[in-house]
Amino acid sequence: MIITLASYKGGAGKTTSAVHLAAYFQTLAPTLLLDGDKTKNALNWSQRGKGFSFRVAPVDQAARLAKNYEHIVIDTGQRPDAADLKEAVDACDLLIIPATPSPLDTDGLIQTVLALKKIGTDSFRVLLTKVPPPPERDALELRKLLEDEGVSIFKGEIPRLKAFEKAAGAGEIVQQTNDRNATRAWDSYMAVGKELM
Amino acid sequence: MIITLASYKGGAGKTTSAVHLAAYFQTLAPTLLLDGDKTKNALNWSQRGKGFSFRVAPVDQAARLAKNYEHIVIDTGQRPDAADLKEAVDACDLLIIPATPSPLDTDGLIQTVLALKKIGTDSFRVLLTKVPPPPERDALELRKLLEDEGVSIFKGEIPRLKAFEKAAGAGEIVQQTNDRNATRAWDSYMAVGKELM
Amino acid sequence: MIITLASYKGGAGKTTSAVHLAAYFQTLAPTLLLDGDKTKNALNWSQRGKGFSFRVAPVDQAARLAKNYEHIVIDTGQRPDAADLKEAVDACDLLIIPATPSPLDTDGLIQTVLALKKIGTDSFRVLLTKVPPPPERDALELRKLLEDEGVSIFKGEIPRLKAFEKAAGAGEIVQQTNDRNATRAWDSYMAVGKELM
Amino acid sequence: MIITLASYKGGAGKTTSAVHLAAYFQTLAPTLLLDGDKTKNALNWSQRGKGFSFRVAPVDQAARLAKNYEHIVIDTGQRPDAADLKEAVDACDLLIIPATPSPLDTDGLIQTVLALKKIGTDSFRVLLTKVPPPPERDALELRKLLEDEGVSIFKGEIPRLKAFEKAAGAGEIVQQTNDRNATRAWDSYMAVGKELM
DNA sequence: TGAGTTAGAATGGCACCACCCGTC
DNA sequence: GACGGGTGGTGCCATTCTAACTCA
Repeated sequence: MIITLASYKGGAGKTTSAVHLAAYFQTLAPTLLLDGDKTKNALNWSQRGKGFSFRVAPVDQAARLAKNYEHIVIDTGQRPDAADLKEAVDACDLLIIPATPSPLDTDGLIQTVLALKKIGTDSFRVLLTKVPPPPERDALELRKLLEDEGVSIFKGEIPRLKAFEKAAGAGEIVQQTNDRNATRAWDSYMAVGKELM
Repeated sequence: MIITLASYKGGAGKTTSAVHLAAYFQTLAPTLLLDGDKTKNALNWSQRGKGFSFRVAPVDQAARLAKNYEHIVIDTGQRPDAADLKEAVDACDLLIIPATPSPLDTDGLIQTVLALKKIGTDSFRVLLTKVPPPPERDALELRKLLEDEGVSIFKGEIPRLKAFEKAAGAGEIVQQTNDRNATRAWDSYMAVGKELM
Repeated sequence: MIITLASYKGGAGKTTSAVHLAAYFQTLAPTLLLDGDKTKNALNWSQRGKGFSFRVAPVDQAARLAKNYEHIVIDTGQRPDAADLKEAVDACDLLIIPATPSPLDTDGLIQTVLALKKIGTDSFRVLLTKVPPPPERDALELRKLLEDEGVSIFKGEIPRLKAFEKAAGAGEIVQQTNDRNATRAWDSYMAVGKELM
Repeated sequence: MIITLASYKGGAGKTTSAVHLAAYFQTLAPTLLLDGDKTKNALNWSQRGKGFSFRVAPVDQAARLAKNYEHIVIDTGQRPDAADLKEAVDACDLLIIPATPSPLDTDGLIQTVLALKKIGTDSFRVLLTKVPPPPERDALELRKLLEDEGVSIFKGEIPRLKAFEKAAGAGEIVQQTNDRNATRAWDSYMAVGKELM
């Protein structure tokens, strides 16, 4: 299975999602994470600690490495344009668009996603990330908005937790991090992974 | 005075900073905000509400409009590369790099900023944004790190407040928003603006 | 069902009524709101926020869109003349005339409505809007006056609440607005909608 | 002096303003109020009671009557279009645009007024009417908005008082009405009249 | 008859509470 | 486990306007 992550907007937790979904797939079968972002955050992350259980490589090495892995997760850059997203969609089985609930970007996100639907692609899903705790309701509203528009969206959502940043800083998967909320953080990505199967 | 905002990473509050700094300058002299981001967030923001006290226009109209304004704020896109930033720096009096304290991006930010210094430019400053409330210390640590490296950084910093998102959603300046923390949010940008004068 | 809103006098809450009745019908079946007012307030309203759950379009697009919708609400302009109203009545199943209780306009409203009855139309109803709180009794008196004249009038009436203006400013339905009286405001239109069925 | 009243939106207190400004001018010199509105509200108002101290006539009689009066106030209809307003402006010394602070109409009002300015006319002023009591701040915000755009606006504003409706219902000037706030209501128009001289 | 008082309603501002997160 | 901070929800208060009532 080939999964691509591309965000409409930067700072939406794209790399974090790529890393943890790769970690989840690795529990099922050999998995490769291809870092296609200019900032090479996924690679840096993996090199900062003791290494991940799965292989991480720059996207250029896709051709060389792909045949050895059952699952491939591609972390690609920010793609604000529907046409850009269409390209990414065509190259994978499923495109995941991580999105933070933020009124500033809601408009653009909706428009882009609808444009994507109009182009004729349905093989993409939105993942709500960095969701603040209740009683904040922006995530709920964004979810409702997308559902009303018929956009596919993961039921699971990723809470805004320091544990993720700790993990990134330490070069670890959030599961391995010393944080009270580590398991909850990991569970949130596990739930998303299970939705994928 | 021409000020450009360019972020190393998306989602750092670049547009929010551009809008509110433009609002601050407008209190001093006629100000123009040029939106150079692909997502045209600043333009959308201004069109969502009753309009701003300052003029907002796409960056293409720079040549036509520039002569009528005392201050110009340019909201440009994400520029992860030091060379990209150098270009932006050369076209303005001061480049402001909004940055969120996040371990994931700290490394890349530092490297980019140091590369910028090595190239020979000093006319840029880092602005810490979306700073979580104490007792979180990531902002303090990032600040110390940058100061130790001799990077210019604003003393003022922008707290992570819902008021900013409310304002963006309503198409307003945060000052005008109905929120408990609206004045504090506005004061944080006022302080940054005063540092600039 | 095709419902037209036309007011004898401007500022009677015609657009507000059109928007909220359309929102009510949308809860029952696909609904289209046609904006036929020169000021295009309904369209602006819908574009100011995140969009409505129902479709809004200029009245010119009626022919193209009508077949896809179960209910159509038409927001037409001010029509002080009985002959003008007659035209509007003939083009729909029911004409709703929103009217504010105001001694200045009572005379003209009564005369117009009676002229309309004399012409031979009964498929219109008056809706009292912007009703001030007790102990003001103008609304009661206007209602009694109209009932005595045999004019059809909605039992439900719309109170004068800031929530409606907030909603209009935010580009939302009043139900979604952050206001203490939002639900009461919405309930008042729900009651009117139920009277219609 | 020839003063015309034209509102961007109905229900803004246009007729009320015309009547009371005519009453004010009558205290200075012989004044004529021309009713050019289709609903003939000003004429009806004057005929409902004992008559006004000034002369009221349909606008068609302008040519016949004008020469006998020092001041003429013209109550014309709703004119949502800047071009319509331009016509009205050219026919008088000053155009007064009564406007109610209402988020729904703010956008349209601003655009119309700015278009009027762009056309090249400066001989018009906005009058805030039906201003709700504090702590509501919409009037303040609309005033600030207009001032920021450089639109001429009366310092005096007309409060939303029942006294005006009582007066209209009784065919009187508000000054003569039996209401606790009658003098305050009258004073508000007196202040506007003094601003005109 | 006229002036002062009272009750009811709506608005905005403020304080308080519960819940959640992060650090110590 | 305690503490500080942000967010949303609820409730209270001051202000204003209207109509009805009371009292001189």
